[in-house]
Amino acid sequence: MTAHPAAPELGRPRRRGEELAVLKLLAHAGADQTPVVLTSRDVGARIGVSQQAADRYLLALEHRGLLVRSMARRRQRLELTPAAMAMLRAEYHGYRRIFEGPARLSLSGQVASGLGEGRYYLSQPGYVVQFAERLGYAPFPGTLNVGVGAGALRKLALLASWQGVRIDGFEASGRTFGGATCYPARVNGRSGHLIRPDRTHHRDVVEIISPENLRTKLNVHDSDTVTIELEEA
Amino acid sequence: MTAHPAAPELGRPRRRGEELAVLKLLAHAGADQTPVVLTSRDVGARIGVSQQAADRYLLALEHRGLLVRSMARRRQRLELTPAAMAMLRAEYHGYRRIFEGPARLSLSGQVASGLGEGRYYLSQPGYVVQFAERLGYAPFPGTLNVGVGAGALRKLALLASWQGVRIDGFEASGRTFGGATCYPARVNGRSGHLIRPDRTHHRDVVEIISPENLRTKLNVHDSDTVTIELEEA
DNA sequence: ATTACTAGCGTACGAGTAA
DNA sequence: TTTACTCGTACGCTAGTAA
Repeated sequence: MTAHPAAPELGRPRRRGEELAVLKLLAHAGADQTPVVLTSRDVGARIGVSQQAADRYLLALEHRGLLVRSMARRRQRLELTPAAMAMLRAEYHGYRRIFEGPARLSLSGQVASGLGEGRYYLSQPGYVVQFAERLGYAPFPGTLNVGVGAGALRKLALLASWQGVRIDGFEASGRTFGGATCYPARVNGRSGHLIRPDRTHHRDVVEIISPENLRTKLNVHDSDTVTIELEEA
Repeated sequence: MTAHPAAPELGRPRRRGEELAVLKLLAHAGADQTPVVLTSRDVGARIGVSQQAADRYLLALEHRGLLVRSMARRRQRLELTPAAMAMLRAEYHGYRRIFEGPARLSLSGQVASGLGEGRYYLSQPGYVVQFAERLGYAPFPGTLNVGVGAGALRKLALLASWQGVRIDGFEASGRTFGGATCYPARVNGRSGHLIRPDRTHHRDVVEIISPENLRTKLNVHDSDTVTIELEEA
């Protein structure tokens, strides 16, 4: 058997499970709220590895931007970053799905006028081919914009941990078109997708795409109230 | 530096994180309900390892009683065992605690007569020293027995994934005394512990221990309704 | 006491391949 | 096609130890 000198996938991070165990441990210790003092020996003991291995985990996590360490008189203080909490939340969400089933959420809002942007973006071939491939349809060239209140916005924050369907960004005609994530949705019973651009404008408006012209099919006009129902894919 | 020929902890299972990833993947694929057909190549691709490594994981999981494989014409069917689901549920519970805080549950039941067993067991020195050490008190020698309905029993099933305080079994006077798990509880506001023997009798009665004589302190008698509140330690 | 580097070696990886 | 074996290699472990 010939030896292959070129190591396959050199540098790929392994040990993902163990590093996750460290994050989980720190989260339970409250390191998401305030820095906690925990020696590398303690960390190692809790997850069943040596002080040296635990130290390497901490180093790696810090390097990956998941952990902030501050040394105070030889004693490290550990604090999880928002990125680490997002990772843990995604993990939580994954387990939740196993036992509680796919997450659903329902919200209401008022139909609002678009700025004509939707039509322009949705007509870009770079997007259209992705919609056809990944959503299974070419959307009607125009988004249904729905203005939502503070309560609905808070619910929508949960979407961050949902899977969703990725639409990748691309470049065309010398400019950049950003990526987005789509979530299967029903608006007053008619199906389509809620689409969230990566570069969100932080406005209190959500955009819906659908194979149909929702405005005419639903017979809704500006400021009419519609109900949006989302279920995890 | 001297090399130590005796390898430390030889044979200890590593890769716990990766095996958990396989269990999670299978659970999402529905392998808890019905066997799923999934090649080792598929499994490997999903968790980012080779077919060979994935196969080794499956073999190890089967060996540990977490997975049942049945070969049908070169195609393996994979099904998770209850032990695997319990493991995943414990994991879920751990994450849940991070984001939702300690679990609580509240239930009602009717005071029931004990059979005098409680007094006998609670007087055993083997138990008493453990109660004093791990609960912080020596319980009043007599349990408060509370009969509960089907709904409450279903809630109590969740206790399986709680941490609890372990009381170990032991042998004394030529007989065996079994272990138990205690959960901090309040009965009509008075604190104590709900205690669940490992060898449960599957009766619809839960037992409460407390430093005080709860019957007299609460002034309750047989068939009076009491409320039990549990919060995770 | 800490954190964290080095050395040595065992475990677990993936390639190749049998069945 | 599968599953699952052998085998060489190298990653990541722990011990020892510096700072």
